[in-house]
Formats: sequence, structure tokens, C-alpha cells
Amino acid sequence: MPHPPRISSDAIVAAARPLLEEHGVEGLSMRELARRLDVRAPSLYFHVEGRDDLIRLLTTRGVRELGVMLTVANRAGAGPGDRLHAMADAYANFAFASPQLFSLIFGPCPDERRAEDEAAAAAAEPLLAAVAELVPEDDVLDIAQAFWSLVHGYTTLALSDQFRMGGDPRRAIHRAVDYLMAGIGLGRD
Amino acid sequence: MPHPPRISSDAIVAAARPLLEEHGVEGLSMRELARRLDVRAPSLYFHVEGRDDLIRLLTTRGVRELGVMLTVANRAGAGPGDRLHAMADAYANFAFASPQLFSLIFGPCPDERRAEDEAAAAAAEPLLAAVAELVPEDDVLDIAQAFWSLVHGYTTLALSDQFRMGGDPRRAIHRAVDYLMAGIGLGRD
DNA sequence: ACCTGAACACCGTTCAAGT
DNA sequence: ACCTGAACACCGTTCAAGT
Repeated sequence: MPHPPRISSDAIVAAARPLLEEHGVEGLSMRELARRLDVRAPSLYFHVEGRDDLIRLLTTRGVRELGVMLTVANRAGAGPGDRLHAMADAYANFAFASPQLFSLIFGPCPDERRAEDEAAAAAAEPLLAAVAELVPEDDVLDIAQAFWSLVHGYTTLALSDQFRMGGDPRRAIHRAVDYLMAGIGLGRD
Repeated sequence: MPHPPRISSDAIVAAARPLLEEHGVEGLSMRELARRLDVRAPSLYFHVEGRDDLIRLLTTRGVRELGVMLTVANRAGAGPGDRLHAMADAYANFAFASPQLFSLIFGPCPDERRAEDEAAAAAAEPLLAAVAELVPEDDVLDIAQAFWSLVHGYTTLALSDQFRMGGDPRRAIHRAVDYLMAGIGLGRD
């Protein structure tokens, strides 16, 4: 009887994640990963195609996870305005909990590790649903993009510590979202 | 007489930039850089402290350059509203012209290659100046952050191709900025 | 089928040796 | 002062060999 598998694609991806968060993408090495899984590096190649493939799997998993968090947040809110705030919080929470994965998802990446579009669409859906209840159909896409941009930008800039002074970023982001909602002709509900 | 210098810190940073844009941070290698400068890799260490230092120099230079573009755009606009739009364009232009450098500036980075705060402050100044003419002093910081977030978010998401459908991103970003301006109680001037 | 050690072509960085 | 070749400790990946 040959060797029973000691590792799996899932186990590799699971072990890669803390390594990514601890040392960044550049520190995510196949050899260190193998060390943590107590196998030799070449064994990994029986379960993932290579480093680029592994990173692709990581980001795909990340997008899916973010999608779930947004969907849950969208369900939790009372009205559409509440739901937008809840989704903004979920977005920021994900980014602060997994900053390296977050920046991997939205950073520039070579074609070999580009994730499936399907997952990205799933993450965008709850936002589109919430906005669709607020504005006429023709404006949904534009306004959803504006909201996403605002929340994404605030999250990214806070993450890279561009907003120096203290205070809860959550409160500031809610205020920014309220400004935008007022701009499209809607008060807080 | 000893060797006259064949390279300089400036020449290294200048050569590093196209290499960065062609191959990304991970492809920015000291040995390839040395090849392009027609010296051996160890020579580089007489002019920069190491790879992290080089990347720090690159991002510092990038922030300064972005600051200049924003300052110029700020001077070009007729009224504060115009200036905000011009600065949004400048921001997006920089990002699309130098996507890797842009993502290096705002991505997560280890302490060793963190740039000076001074340069970041210089880049933020023109925005604060434009906003200061539009709203009461107490709101300037909050609203400037909201604008920056919106523009940064839109730029980043467009750059990572999250907004699928075609059309000029410039037009969409202007519309988003107008929404936000309306939200803080200001029409287009 | 899965794991391994050895090997190859890379990499950042250091250092003694040359001018 | 500046450049070099050699060396060290890494890295991703391949492959023949083992079970």
C-alpha cells in the first residue's frame, strides 16, 4: 500500500493563511509552509499547482468569506440605510481582521493568480440588493459603486494608517456614508 | 586613483521604477536591477542600504510626485468644486500611470520600508486647502477624509478591475464626487 | 498515489580582495 | 571610495527514486 495522504489542498490553504498574515505575501514561502505542515516542500506540489495557484486559492476563499459577511450584515439591518451601515462595518471588520488577505484581494496581481469573477460577483450582490431598494433602477450601479468606493477607500486608507488622529474609524465611516446618502436624496431611515 | 562611481542612489531608484511597473514588487530584484545598470549586485549596496531601503525610497518619491500632481491640479481649478474634480482626476491619473507604485504607497508594508510622514502630509495638504474653502473648520478633516476615501476607493477598485462594465471611469468618479458634495450641502459651483 | 532527497536556477546580502 | 567574485543562506520548482 502506498503512502496515505498526509496533507490536502485544504490543509495547505488553511496553513498558508496565518503565514500570510504574519509575514505578508513576500514572506509566504512554500518551504516555510511545508515546515509548518511537517512535510518537505515538493510534497505540496501534489496538492496545489504552485505558489501562484496557492495564492489564487487564498484570495478566492477570502472573497467568498467577505461575501458571506456582507450577506449576513445585509440581512441583519432593519432598513436599507441600516443595512448599508452594517455592510460597511462588516467590510472594515474583514479588512482589519485579515489585512494581508484583504490587500491581496484588491491589490494588483499577475494573471496566473487572478481569482474567479464568480466569487467577486457574489460579494457585490448584497450591496446591489440594498441599493436597489433605495434608488431607481437606472442609478443602482452608479450609486452602488460610489458606496463601495467610499467604504473601500476609507478602509484601505485607515488600514495603511493614512488617517493619523485616533478616534473610532467606524464612527467616521458611518458619517461619510450618511453624507453620501444625503447626497443621493435620502435621509437616514 | 580609485574607481569613479558608475551608479548613484538616484540612478538606482530611477532604474527600479520601470522594473517595478513591469514585474511588480515581487519581481523587483536587486540582481536584475544591477544587470540593467550594468554592474554586479553587491555594488548597489554602496548606494542604497538594501532592498527594503530601495523600496522605501521609491514610495517616498512616489508620494512626493503625487503631492505635486495634486497641488498643480488644485491650482488649475476655477472654484473649490472644480479643484476637487481636478484633484480626483490627478489622483486617478497617477494611479493608472504607475499602478504598482500606487499600490506600494497604500499597501501594507513592513516597518523597515515605511516612508516618512512628512511626504504624506504634503500630499494631503492641497485637499485640505480645497475643502477648507467649502465647509466650516470643524468639519474639514472629516469631509476631506470622506473625499479622499471616495476617490481612493474608486481608483483602487477600478485599478483592480472590480467595476466590470466599460465607460470612462473619470465620468463615474465625477458623479460620485458630486453626490458627496451634494450631501455636505453644496452644489457644483 | 504520495512522499522524499538531490538538483537547478534563482534570490538578498556579506565580505575579502582588488583598484 | 567604489567595484568585483566568491560565498552563505535562502527561495520555487522538477524529477528520479522509493513506498
